[in-house]
Amino acid sequence: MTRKKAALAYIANDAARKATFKKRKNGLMKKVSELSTLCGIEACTIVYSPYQAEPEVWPSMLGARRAIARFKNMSEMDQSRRMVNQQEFIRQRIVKAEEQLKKQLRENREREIVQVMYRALVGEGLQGLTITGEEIEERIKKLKKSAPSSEEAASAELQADKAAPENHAALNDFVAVEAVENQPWYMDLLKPRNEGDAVNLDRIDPMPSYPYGNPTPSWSDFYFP
Amino acid sequence: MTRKKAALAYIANDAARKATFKKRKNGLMKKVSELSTLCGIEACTIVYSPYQAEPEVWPSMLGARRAIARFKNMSEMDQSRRMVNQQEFIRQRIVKAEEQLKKQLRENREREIVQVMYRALVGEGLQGLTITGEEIEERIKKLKKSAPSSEEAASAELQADKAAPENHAALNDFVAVEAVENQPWYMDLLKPRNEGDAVNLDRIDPMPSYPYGNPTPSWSDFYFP
DNA sequence: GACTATTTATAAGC
DNA sequence: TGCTTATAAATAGTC
Repeated sequence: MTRKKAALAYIANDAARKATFKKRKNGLMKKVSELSTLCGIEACTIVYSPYQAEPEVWPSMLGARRAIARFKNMSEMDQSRRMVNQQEFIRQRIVKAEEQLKKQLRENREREIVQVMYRALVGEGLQGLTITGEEIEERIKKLKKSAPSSEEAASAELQADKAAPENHAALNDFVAVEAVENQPWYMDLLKPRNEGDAVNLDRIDPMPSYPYGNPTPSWSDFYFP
Repeated sequence: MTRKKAALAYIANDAARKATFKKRKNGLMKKVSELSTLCGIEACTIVYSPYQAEPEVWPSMLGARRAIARFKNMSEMDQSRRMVNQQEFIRQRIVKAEEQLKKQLRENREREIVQVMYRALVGEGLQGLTITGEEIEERIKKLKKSAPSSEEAASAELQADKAAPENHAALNDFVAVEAVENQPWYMDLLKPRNEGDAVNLDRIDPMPSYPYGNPTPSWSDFYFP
């Protein structure tokens, strides 16, 4: 997850998969031991690697053993209750993701409005856009309410993607405005609107079916004879 | 690890510890399932939480069970060989960290040189500094070799902390230089030299005693009867 | 539980 | 295989 976004799916390329495995296994083990240290708990991770005969077990087998023993001793009822909890957890996750989606759509709408207004300012046509006059009016009202001058506020908002809100004040400084304009910050706005928005939307799991990632385990996995 | 650096040690404050536990457990579980998905392997994490009666086991018990069974079946010899590997691994880690330290010290020296030269340029005194004339000469030689003009190159180098090497070319552009100068990039140089360097040095583990974090497990932990 | 400022983890590239 | 670097993710401190 860095030079590119990297989908959360099985890596087909053998070399790449192996490289990722090594990196991530190390990262994972580090995380386990950190959790263990920070919170004074027993935890362990077991990785059944195809690259090594023995499974990787970290940081301690003792914790794992105790935990497993404990799980084994749970009554059938407790175990099934646990499964129910799992389902509920997943439902919560879906709800949360949906809320996030809504929020995102709202934000995108905001950006579209700003974009339309910008296009109007620079004299471009407004074909193919679906923003209503009403929405523009609303935006203008907001600008009037909060801005030192309309223009500066608009600049500040157009910058919102990159600059933290705290930086808006700096735009009153001529020097800062200069710097901003020297980097064509409006480039994004002149593009059809994609990348930035798309990236943000990608972050929303369209159908989050599993709380901790992709591989949906069958419920039977939680049964431990 | 974010608003502050946060030491890797048991969190005394109960509330803070619990909060961290929740966050990190979730993060950990996510990592496990990602590793599992990306590399098509079986893995599992077991967290023996004081906040919940049942241990948290993710994503699947089956993988854990298989891995543990396998480990149990290893011969005594295999198990002890594994322990030896662990020790070797740790040694490697120490070597690596020491190399990193050396590199860091070298880089700091470079910065000091640049700093001295800058002070000379702005007419400040050179008291209390330990850079030799020889080092300065060396630096000037480098500048002459690679720079379009000494001044620009010096600026570029002073910026090195923040800007990627690829950006140096941009400094030939008047506009870019303007922007840089408008943000007082030399502020750091006017400070006694601490923060930046200190932060970098902090990253080096003075005595990395354990490959994946702090809690050094006793070797007996790797024995699983 | 949500929100940022930062620190970490890492995918690509060499 | 390992190191470097640009980015994505995780998360400590706060409210």
